[in-house]
Amino acid sequence: MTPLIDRTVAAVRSAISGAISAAGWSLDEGSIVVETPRDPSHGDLATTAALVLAKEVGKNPREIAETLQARIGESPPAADVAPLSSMEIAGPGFLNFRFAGSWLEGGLVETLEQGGEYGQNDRLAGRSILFEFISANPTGPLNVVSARAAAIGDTLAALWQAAGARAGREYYINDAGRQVRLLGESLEARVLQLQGEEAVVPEQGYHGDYLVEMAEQFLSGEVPAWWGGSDREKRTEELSRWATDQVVAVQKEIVEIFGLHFDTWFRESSLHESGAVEETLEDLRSRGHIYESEGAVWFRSSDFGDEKDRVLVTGDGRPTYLLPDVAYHRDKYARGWETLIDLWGPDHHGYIARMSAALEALGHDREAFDVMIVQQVNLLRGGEIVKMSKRAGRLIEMEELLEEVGRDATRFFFLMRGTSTHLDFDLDLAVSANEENPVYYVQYAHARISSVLEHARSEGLDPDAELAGADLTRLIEAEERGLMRLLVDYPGLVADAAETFEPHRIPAHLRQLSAAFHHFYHNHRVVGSEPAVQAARLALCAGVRQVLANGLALLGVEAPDRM
RNA sequence: GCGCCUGUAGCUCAGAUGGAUAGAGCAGUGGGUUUCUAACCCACCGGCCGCAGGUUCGAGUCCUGCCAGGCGCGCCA
Repeated sequence: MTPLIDRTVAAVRSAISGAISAAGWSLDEGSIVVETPRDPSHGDLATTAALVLAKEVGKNPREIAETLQARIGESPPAADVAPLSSMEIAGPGFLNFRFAGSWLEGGLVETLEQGGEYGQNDRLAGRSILFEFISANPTGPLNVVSARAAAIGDTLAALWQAAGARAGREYYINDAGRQVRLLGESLEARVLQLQGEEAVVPEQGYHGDYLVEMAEQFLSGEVPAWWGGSDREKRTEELSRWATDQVVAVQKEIVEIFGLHFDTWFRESSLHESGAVEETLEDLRSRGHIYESEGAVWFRSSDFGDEKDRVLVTGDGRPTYLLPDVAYHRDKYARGWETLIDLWGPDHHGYIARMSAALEALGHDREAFDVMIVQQVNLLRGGEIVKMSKRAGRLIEMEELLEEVGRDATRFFFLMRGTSTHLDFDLDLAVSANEENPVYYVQYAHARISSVLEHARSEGLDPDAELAGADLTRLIEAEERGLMRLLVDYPGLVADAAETFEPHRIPAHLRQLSAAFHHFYHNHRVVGSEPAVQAARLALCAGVRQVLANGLALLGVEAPDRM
């Protein structure tokens, strides 16, 4: 469904467009800005059209605004979606629009009617988009950057779904590279050590304690026959596979604890087994983007904007990381996804150009693939940065973070910030000071409203019946109109957040809505006010509660009735 | 050297396709509801939007250069 705010803006824009033509001027509809003024006293919507037209027309913007105002007055926007009550010219030449009360009230009615679906919209209907995120190497526990990516990827997918798109969540398991072998060798050393033999973890291997635990686990179960066999090579290979499966299983567990569900866990090894890697190479070759030099197979990525060409198959015949990764993305398209979005860590940004190049070389639009870099996270404890290093074995894991901070606060905290900002996560603050964390502020507003509705019930009122018969024109206070406006804006905001890949707009809006509610609550009684007003206010409360719940659901955060 | 990200209040960050007096939380100071949850509300304090140019009627936002911090630049993954 098209959100009320979108329908309203469209109607106003088209009225402005008509007025411009009627006046004998021209401005393409796309550059007619219709926006919500920051200051509510400037009206419900405003346009800068007169300011933009000033130069071309060669007149004072205020004069132009006057003409537009007159023309719009002659043929106003559709009254059902934009019931204009007044227009005024302000400042250097803004034209401000004000709507009749029925407009805001309509928004509240939509909220209550649509309930849990309010916010869903059709802005991105027909699009199909696959989000791939976390995709950590299956060699160790998930770290905090993974947690950040998890929160962002999950919510982005939810936002796109809410905006009408088909959106998927996918996790890529790099279970075929050299790092898997190293993991096996590292674990092998740990197991041997436990058995009292001399063994060293390879220098390039994984030194974390988790492998000691895994070694204990390996020995505590039924030890497979291949472990005692004479085939050393087989032993390492089997153990590598066993270890990878273990790590992936643990990663799956953590992700589930985080409340995140992937549609697909995709194994790199499946690409090698199915021949997709070879096929991809042949595909590129047949398109003329491959050459051989110094014994290696190269991809002419510099033809597609990369700074230099890249090796796909090394001199000794092994594919580099790039080739299976290209095969993987090729496979995503083959499975019917139109747009691919990857969330990568900051250390991979140098890799973007070659991947885009490869996908373009395979005939896909440049716009059909994009990478969001999820910037690093500094964990602070006692004001000091806690270092994370997979290799060194001292690491802050996603699991630890969830235990310490909790799922709701972790998700909210990560989603509050822009994705591309480096961020400091103060553990002491997040853990100790409840009131410091804005997630409680929003949850508290939700709980408070629940409590109000509960109180109404205890007073013998039936909120549902009250809502149905409520006369919303009784909502006349500034706080009430402000809340209603935030409800009206919500669906458009969901669409914007999806379209711009900026999930942090949702928490920002929820905080604003919560603040507006707390303010309202402080100044006005709900239960116990004049019956007609009481009914209307109960409806408003229910609407605000609904939007808070819907917004928190997009973030994967609980909306408690009691705190 | 090249590339990416960041630079806004003491701290952590918003600032919506460039718009009207640059916002919030925390910290600090001082207040508030005998009534539906004080995890709340209100006021005050606090700004050369890193620096310098440019585009524009208008720039925190766009362009150029510089400064500072972070990260990345393998026939590694």
